Amino acid sequence: MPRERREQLILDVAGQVFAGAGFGSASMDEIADRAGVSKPMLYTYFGSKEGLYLAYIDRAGGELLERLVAARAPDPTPASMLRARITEFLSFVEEHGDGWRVLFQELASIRPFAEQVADMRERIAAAIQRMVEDGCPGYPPPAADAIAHALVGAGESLANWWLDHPEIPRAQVVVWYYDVVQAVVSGPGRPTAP
Amino acid sequence: MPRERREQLILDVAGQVFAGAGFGSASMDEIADRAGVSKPMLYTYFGSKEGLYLAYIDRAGGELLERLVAARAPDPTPASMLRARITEFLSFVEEHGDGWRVLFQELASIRPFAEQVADMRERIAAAIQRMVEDGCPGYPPPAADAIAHALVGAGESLANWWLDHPEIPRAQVVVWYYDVVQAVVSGPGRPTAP
Amino acid sequence: MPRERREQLILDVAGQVFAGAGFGSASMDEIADRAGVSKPMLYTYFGSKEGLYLAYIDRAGGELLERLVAARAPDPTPASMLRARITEFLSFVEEHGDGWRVLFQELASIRPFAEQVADMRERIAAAIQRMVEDGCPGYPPPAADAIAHALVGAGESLANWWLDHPEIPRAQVVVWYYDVVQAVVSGPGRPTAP
Amino acid sequence: MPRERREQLILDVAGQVFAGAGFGSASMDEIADRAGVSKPMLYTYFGSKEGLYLAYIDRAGGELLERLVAARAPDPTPASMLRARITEFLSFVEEHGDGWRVLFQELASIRPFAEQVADMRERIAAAIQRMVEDGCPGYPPPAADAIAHALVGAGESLANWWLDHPEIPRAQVVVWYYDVVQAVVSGPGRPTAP
DNA sequence: TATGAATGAGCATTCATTCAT
DNA sequence: GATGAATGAATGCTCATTCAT
Repeated sequence: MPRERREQLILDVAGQVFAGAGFGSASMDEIADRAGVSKPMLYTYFGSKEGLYLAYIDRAGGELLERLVAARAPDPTPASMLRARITEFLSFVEEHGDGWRVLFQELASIRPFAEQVADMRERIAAAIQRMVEDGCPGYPPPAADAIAHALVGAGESLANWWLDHPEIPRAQVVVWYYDVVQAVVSGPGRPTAP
Repeated sequence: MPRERREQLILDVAGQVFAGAGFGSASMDEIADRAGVSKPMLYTYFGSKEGLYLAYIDRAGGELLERLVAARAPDPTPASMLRARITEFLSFVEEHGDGWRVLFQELASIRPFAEQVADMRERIAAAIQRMVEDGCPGYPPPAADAIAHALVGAGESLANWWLDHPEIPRAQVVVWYYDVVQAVVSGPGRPTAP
Repeated sequence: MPRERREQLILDVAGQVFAGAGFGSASMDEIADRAGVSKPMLYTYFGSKEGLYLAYIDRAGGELLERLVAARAPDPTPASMLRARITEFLSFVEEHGDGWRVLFQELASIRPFAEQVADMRERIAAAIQRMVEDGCPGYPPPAADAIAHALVGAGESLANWWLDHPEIPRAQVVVWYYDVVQAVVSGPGRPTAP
Repeated sequence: MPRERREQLILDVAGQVFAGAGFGSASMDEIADRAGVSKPMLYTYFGSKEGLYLAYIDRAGGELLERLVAARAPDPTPASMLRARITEFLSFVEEHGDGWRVLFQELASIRPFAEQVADMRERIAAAIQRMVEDGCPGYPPPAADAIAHALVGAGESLANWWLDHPEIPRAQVVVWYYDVVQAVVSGPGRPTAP
């Protein structure tokens, strides 16, 4: 099996384990076993437990980012784009529950990773921020940043809620989230600058 | 030192350590050292690492809930109440960053705690949901639930963002969050039933 | 409750625990709990875990010895005496299974107790030896000593077997043991001097 | 060093430690140190402290059984066979004092092992019982069982006594034990059925 | 006298990590 | 490149023991 494919396989398994147990409680032994590789191979490929974790963050976050950026809408109006991106975002959650969990339900503030994880979240937040600004530009910076984060959080939370209510179709969740974002961006109680 | 006070002291320290390292990576040794007590005492008081963690969740979550419920507004209009509760919520984040972090940035999905932590988050979400419905009742249930979670998430995320921007005064963050909630609850793009 | 009575109560409980778990695995906590006294009291009375163990050995062994010595037979023939003593011995096993177990099923050779436990067993063996010699004097010393130990061991083992077959009446076991001793002491294959 | 040899080495050391301190008081640290291996290796090989203990019981008991079964006599008379087996039995005690001690001086009744240790002792007793019945068949079952246990106990005890009197040559002890068994099996006071 | 409260020392166990092969 | 075998260091936890009250 070529190295690239094996790496991907290992990352898949690592995601499951990290999502299920948290970084600290996850064990390299379990990852190696479940991936069907030897432990030294984990180290050859990823250097350390942290390295493996970060590699996973990287892949999951990278894919999410890419999808957000690459989202294509039927027409180029901002509203349409927004809806397309939201759809993309929720598709990612649907397809990669583990990635989502590791990325947003865990170690965001844990010492050794704060930086890198925060960075990844920052970039995702920035992407959403841009997507908000595309919809309605002109916020003063700090408010825009704060509101963007709030909207990201709304998305995260909605996504987590959805993981517990899989019977709701994605389209419905997209609509809800879209409505929330629209309301915030264009609503009468338009956020105030500091 | 009376037992009660020592328990509180230990919980304070445990919060710092859990917030900083995550449950799995936190060590009872470190908690004991930092709290200036012996390890056996931790076990006499809390039974196990899990027991200590849950005791902390309980205290932090309990206090947050209490404050949300007890919030008093200058006048009894829903808008005023909403603002009062948001203020209370953000005060909690300000005063108990650790509690907030442990409660909302970590083990939400980690196996042994899923239930208890999720329960606590659920009750907090329900409290916020009620606070939203007070502001504008009449959503169809699933949408209301989903939107409430989205708003909780917006609040969480805004709170986390604020932890990284302490120079922003609380009042400002209250306004932003209030605006978001108002926009969603009363905005023109009012969420659609499924 | 007077000290003397409490000591006896503690020793009873200690016997149960030691018999059930072995010296090393027994816990002072459990003994204190089960006896309904505080742990410091155990230490006030017996000084240490070893002290408690030895006190128990002492009491159990002492009682067994006393009973062997004090056994009274209907008539003073050696055979009758032997039978009386065997009856006494098996009565002790019947009444004090724990004492028996601690005394003869456990720590005979464990470092810190070798001496004292061995001493107690030695004295019991000597008592049985005397009881054998009464029945048929004149063995040369080393053989007599060895044979006496063998007979003690036969008794121990028979007693242990009996603990697992409580449906057999004591009288029957007495007869068997008596027969064995008689056979050895007076049999044609009378033990040879070295 | 190949695994098999290291396992044997570890078992040797474990035997010394278990024999010297008892199961509960023995420490994995000490075993690892004395065997010159790391503690994790003990766990890789034997799984747990109990696993190590049982492995030792198995090896020691297995060897004793094998020797009893495989004993070869100069001529095939029962008496000769009996003597050969007794010699084998005492050779084992002489060569493997630790095994003997662990097998018969300790945890016979300790909760977690009762079963396995008792089973091993049972099989050894059965072997001796068979060896007795070969010498003189036809006992009624319960008496035969009881008497066989008594004879095993006599052997155990004699063996223990011998451990404390190493100046006595094995041949002499064989004779004594043989005489005892002979006397019991064929003596005039032949055991009575219940 | 009697104990609740406390702990130093040690336990069995597991982990991330590394080398010889 | 790949791994079986190995371990130093730490983990959660418990124990016999003591002291202030």
